Amino acid sequence: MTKVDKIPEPTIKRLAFYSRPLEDLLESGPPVISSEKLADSCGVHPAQVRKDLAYFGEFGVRGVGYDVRDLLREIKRILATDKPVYLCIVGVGNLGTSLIENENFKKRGYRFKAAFDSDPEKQGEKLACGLIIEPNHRIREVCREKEIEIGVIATPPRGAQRVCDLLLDAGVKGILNFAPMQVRTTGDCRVENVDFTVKLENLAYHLHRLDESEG
Amino acid sequence: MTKVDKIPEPTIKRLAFYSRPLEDLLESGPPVISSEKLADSCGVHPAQVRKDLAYFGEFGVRGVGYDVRDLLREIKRILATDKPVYLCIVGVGNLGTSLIENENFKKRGYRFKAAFDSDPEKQGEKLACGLIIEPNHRIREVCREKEIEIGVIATPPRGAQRVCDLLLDAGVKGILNFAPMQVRTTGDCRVENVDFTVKLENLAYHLHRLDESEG
DNA sequence: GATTGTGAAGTAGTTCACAGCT
DNA sequence: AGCTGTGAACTACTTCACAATC
Repeated sequence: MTKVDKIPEPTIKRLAFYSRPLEDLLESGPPVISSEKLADSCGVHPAQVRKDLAYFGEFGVRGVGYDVRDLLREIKRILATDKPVYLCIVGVGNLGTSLIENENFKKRGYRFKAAFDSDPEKQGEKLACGLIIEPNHRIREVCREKEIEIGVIATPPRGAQRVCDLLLDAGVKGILNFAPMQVRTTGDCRVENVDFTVKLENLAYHLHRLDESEG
Repeated sequence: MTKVDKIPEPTIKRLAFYSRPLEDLLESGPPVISSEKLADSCGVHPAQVRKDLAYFGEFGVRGVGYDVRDLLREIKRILATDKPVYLCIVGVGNLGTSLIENENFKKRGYRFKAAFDSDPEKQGEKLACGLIIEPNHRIREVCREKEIEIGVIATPPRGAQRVCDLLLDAGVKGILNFAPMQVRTTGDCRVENVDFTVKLENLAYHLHRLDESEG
């Protein structure tokens, strides 16, 4: 079915992108969409959409377009979001709490199965979602027991590497890191960083550039 | 000083990256760092560090390395984060609140000067930081009055485009969008998207791939 | 006639490898 | 001797353009 050899990293990112408008269309919209329309909704080039999808098979019909329902199902299958994924969070501050409550996580089948914090004050506290905050030294045991695949780091930067090491030891296969620093992992655990300030710095740079080019 | 013509987008992102370990080093570390060491801390290639920096001038000393203090100052100047940047937030839910309280924003000089929410229940409420939540229809007036340059969207996806339009109308030059959808802007406003679920989907994809390559 | 799927062409970003400086 | 700065080589990604299909 696939001519998969090596899929470009940006392609994976865009697949997730494509799924957003497709979900909307599924509820209320025509059952078929062209690469041009889909590209438009996502701010990419139509040929890009076609090429991205073609890495994984022939999902479209020439002269017609892509069936919205089928395409969405395929994308979810590819991204392995067709079944629930178990997460844990480390660091239950403002950010951590907002992630646990996050509707988009819930909607897409990401389930927080455990929450940890190094602050003894917080340990034992029961969250709105029903989880009880556990101490960090329980990470290994709990993650293994609950078959947690992905750990989310929402601690201050200082503690991030230690938490990362604990998660690695617990056998998680992926880490979503919100701390503004690079954490080091072994080969069989992948890290994605979400650093808001990098994005802001990017904006600040371009704001400044715009000023310059006007002057 | 610069041979600036067109700076690659990834270079800007990495500059923000480089500044993290430099800040740490400034407090407690040798006053000089080599491209190799810096690259190591950030998980990039040493030649990449040198090339990135060289776009903006000759900051290093051959045979020696880069002066930590000077380099950090230069990077901050380039990213225009050497002076405070004024932000507003729209959508004061869990996520919005955690962003307003975020230490890393504060530390880097990003200042929230206004907060808006479409929920009448919340309007008038006073936040921990002292800001009072205002209704969305005040965005234009308040942003202009307070000279807000960047708007942060932390609403559910449904309302995001409307909020974006209000921010454009208010004359903001940059938007940091946390809603999981593409918002449309005009040419003189830049958008950066922070979509956590895209990152998770990325992880999920690769988790799955690892399984496959083992089998 | 419309729209996909794809090789080929084009563009952007990364790494090499070494001259040049301290 | 050590490390930067940089043209050249390489690699990755995007877009074009058109044959294939409905």
